[in-house]
Amino acid sequence: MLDTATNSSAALSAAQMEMIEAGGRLCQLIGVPRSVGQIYGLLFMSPYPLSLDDIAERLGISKGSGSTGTRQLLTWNAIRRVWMPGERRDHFVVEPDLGNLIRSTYRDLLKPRLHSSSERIERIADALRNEGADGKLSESELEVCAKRLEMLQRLQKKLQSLIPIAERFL
Amino acid sequence: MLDTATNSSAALSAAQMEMIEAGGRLCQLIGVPRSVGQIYGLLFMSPYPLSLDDIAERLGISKGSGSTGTRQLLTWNAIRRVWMPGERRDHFVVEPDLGNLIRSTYRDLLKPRLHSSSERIERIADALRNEGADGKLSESELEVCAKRLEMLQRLQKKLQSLIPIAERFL
DNA sequence: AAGAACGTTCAATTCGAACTGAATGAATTA
DNA sequence: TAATTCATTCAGTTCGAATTGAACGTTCTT
Repeated sequence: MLDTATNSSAALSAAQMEMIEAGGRLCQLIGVPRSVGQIYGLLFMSPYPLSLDDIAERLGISKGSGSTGTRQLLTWNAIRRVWMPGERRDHFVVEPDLGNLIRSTYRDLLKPRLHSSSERIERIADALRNEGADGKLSESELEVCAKRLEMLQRLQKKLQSLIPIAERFL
Repeated sequence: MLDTATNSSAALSAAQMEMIEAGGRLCQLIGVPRSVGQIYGLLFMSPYPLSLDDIAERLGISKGSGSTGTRQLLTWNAIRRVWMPGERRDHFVVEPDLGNLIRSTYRDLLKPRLHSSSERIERIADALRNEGADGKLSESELEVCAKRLEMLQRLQKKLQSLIPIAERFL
């Protein structure tokens, strides 16, 4: 293929472009680099595996970005490396089951966070009681804050009991 | 109170500082300005309403930031304006029931997004079929992408059915 | 072993969101 | 009505995250 020598076969399909857009926007929304979502979107709509160079070229990003982004996605098990016969470079395919992705996200990010937030609430409650004992706050002032903390604690517990249910459901 | 003339009664309690920290971190995590979470945290641990000046002073942020942040929180019903007798400036208190906050967040942000994402998936599926009809993709290539889109659609529907349940539960 | 082909790293740069603060506008008081 | 007290807006700035691209190390080819 001589005609692909210079910068070649970009040519994204409409479906790919939409998916790249969607992935980018979603990631952007939740505070993940846009390029990460774009890579996922591109691979999601690619019937065959793509190399790092393919990705960088078609998205118009640097190889560095592509490398970082794919690594991120790999750690989340959102994509997989595949070896292609007769090819030296690694290729990537999506793990299209987003349910798994969500479940592992919960396990790795949400769950530990929920736990440490529970500890934090305890710490704040302690601090509050101390200020009360030191007379820095009147009885009624302390009461107000204590009530609020209890609400927070209730919500926290509900979340902790809800999320495992959701996890199984998805 | 003459001694508060210059820049005065900052003096945050330990409980307040922890809560400010927690709110700031949480917001930062989900892509909301840190200052917004800090304002919420401060008010959460304040037994009495605070004015915009109080907030700016105690958090060490500008009045502009405070104004923007409180407005944001007001639109989410996370805080309320209260009028205090003999005071000209508005004061703010938290709406400590975070359950409500979550519910309205779902209604105002998640729900419309889920809907438009559903439309988007349809659009992509259409685009894909068109590329198929134009012969730009082989039958089997098209198949792969179509399968993935179906998975996405299934997940999307599950989410749509799950979230209302969670909404009532919290 | 030399050279080429890849992937990764990291210092420098770019880019955009958040913040500031002066200016503006609205409301209140004298 | 003029002066004062607040809240809001917005143009400019700051700051941090994301991206770049050159340099490096590794693995394959000849």
